[in-house]
Amino acid sequence: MENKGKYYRGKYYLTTAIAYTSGKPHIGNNYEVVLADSICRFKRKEGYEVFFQTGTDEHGQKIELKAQEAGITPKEFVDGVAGTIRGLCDLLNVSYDKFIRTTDKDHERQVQKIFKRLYDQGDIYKGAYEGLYCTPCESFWTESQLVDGKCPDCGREVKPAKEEAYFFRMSKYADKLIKHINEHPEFIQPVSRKNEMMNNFLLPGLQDLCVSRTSFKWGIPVDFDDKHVVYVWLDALTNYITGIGYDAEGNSSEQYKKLWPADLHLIGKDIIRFHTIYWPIFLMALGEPLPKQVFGHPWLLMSGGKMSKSKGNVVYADDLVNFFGVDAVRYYVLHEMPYDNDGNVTWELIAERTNSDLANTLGNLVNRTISMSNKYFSGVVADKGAQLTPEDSVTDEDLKKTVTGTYAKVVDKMATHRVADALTEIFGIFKRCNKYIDETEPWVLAKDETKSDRLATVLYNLVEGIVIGASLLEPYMPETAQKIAKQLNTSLRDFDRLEEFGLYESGTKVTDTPEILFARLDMKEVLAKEEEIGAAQMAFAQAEQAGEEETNDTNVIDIEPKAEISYDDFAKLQFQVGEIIACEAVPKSKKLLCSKVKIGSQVKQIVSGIKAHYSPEEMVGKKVMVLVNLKPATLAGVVSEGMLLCAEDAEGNLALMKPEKEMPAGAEIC
RNA sequence: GGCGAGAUAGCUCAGCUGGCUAGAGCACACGGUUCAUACCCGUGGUGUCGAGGGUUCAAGUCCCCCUCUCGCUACCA
Repeated sequence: MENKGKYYRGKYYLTTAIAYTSGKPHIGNNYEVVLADSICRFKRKEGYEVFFQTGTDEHGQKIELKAQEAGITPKEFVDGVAGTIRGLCDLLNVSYDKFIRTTDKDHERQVQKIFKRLYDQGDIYKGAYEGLYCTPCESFWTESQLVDGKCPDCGREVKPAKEEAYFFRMSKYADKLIKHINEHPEFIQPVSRKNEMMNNFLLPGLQDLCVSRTSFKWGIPVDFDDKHVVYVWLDALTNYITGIGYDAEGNSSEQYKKLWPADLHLIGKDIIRFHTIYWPIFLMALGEPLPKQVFGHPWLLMSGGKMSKSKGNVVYADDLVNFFGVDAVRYYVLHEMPYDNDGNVTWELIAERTNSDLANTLGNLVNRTISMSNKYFSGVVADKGAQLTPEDSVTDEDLKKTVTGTYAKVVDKMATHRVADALTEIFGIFKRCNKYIDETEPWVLAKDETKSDRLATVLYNLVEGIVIGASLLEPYMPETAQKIAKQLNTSLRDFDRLEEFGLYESGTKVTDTPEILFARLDMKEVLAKEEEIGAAQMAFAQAEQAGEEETNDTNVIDIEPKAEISYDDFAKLQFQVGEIIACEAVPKSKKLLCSKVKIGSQVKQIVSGIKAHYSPEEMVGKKVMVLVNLKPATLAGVVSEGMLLCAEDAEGNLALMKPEKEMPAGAEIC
């Protein structure tokens, strides 16, 4: 037995990011779970006891608003979306062991316990930023960052903030985290991300993090102060431990004790900061070990500009699977797996890959091999031990070397999560097999009675090569691998038997009705289908928008309330109508416009961060609301002597405030 | 503005500590073949290795500078 079968290599706990349930995810979001799935399936075949957790992140203001728009409760809303997301995982054949939802009762209870514990032990404290908060800059500063005891940005006094909120003492653990990151170079992958985190956050000094909200309700309440809900990231990140039975009071499950720390957190590059700074610090505060590795993968993007339903260019996994089949979609996203750079996905690109790699190289190989076996030997594949000529011997040995040497290469690629490269290695087997057919010319051998045994060996070698290739392919394309094994009337090999050639049972009869694994696709049909789906999307988006306009009055925004002020406080502010007489972009800035504003008989220069919403040309001539007596400040090297007032929506769109009737420049607003 | 990454064949990209006529896959063209899903096998690129300087016997590979793209971050009075 010792030379056969699986052997235990230890546990392997992998998590993906949990998907935010604000709407149906597109293929660029689903890509991550497929990647995770291929790694997990691979690890299982390597002999690891794998636990694969994914799920949904279901709290937050955005969801509260979406539910309100839809006229249902937040819970009803997330139940629907979470169901969709889980359905997509299943559709993509993702072999997760646990699908956690942050609305699961046991998760919610643990988050409350964790919050309480961190509060009790002093890591979380209630709203005291004395001397460390610069209100105008809306920034927190650590002692070390202050310049002469003042805000390093604007040089003004820093002072306590008035809103009540809970904060996490990040700085307390910063040094420990820096040390950990430096001593564990594999912790943040790829390494370029490590430098970003160090240079931008850790080395300048960590700010304390606000970990509660009072501006909305859809979250986990702080159980000892229920005006507050727990910050969504503290809520979401803890899923990695609550999902496997962590208990903040010391009664964690056996499963937790076995699985934690996680071996790999697989996440998108946009949330690396939360996983490599905040999450490790939360864990340190709880006294738990840190995950072994956080891998921030790049994105799979839809080309053709920013995607949106109104443009009809959103690519959804279910549309793709219905058209191409689950394994073609898996193959595409895994083969395109962006490692350092973002990758692209379009219907046309998937069709190209499917035709060249799946239909031509793989599908056709299996099909032609089975056809020949049927044609020449009634489907019976047997190695009859033919005498080999020296040339045949060389040819066969070369084939075997390629086939049996691939396993080690694949393992090597997978050790660093280079899934795309691993797939390329596996397809090297199929390419080599196709070449072998050309070298041995079975149709020529078939014409010579005396070459019958040689022909049998050739076909046996091909089948053996295909079985080994299919076995390696299983983690990435499980359905296809099984189909191949079935057509060859055998089973897929364990990973510890992939360096041996000749295990296919001689004399096995293959199927006499080979099924086409991947049909070649006609590009015209592919593009027609894509267009059809795009048109449906646009129609849907239009209908949705029309519906939204009707219920527009429910589309409101709540922001964090500020402390009450006296009339005297208000009277200190001087507002006037200003006419913009000239405007230009501030050269060294991405967001700033510099305007000359006529206010009465004087002209002020005002800098505003509205370049994304207004062009300099359209600014000119507008009469707008100006806060006039604000202390001048320098922005991007340009002096600004006031403030143009804007309204801002939830997406950050800005609209200038204009008098409702014609007013002269300088008119007081009071 | 700060920090960082990148600019190599039509497309996507490899090219480590400098060394022979700069590579792979896809696409394209031609040739071969016919078992197979018009498939497979073979052959084919005169690519200013972003621009310009420099170091060296020798630079895509090191140094300087410039241009452009991208990422993280700051600014948004």
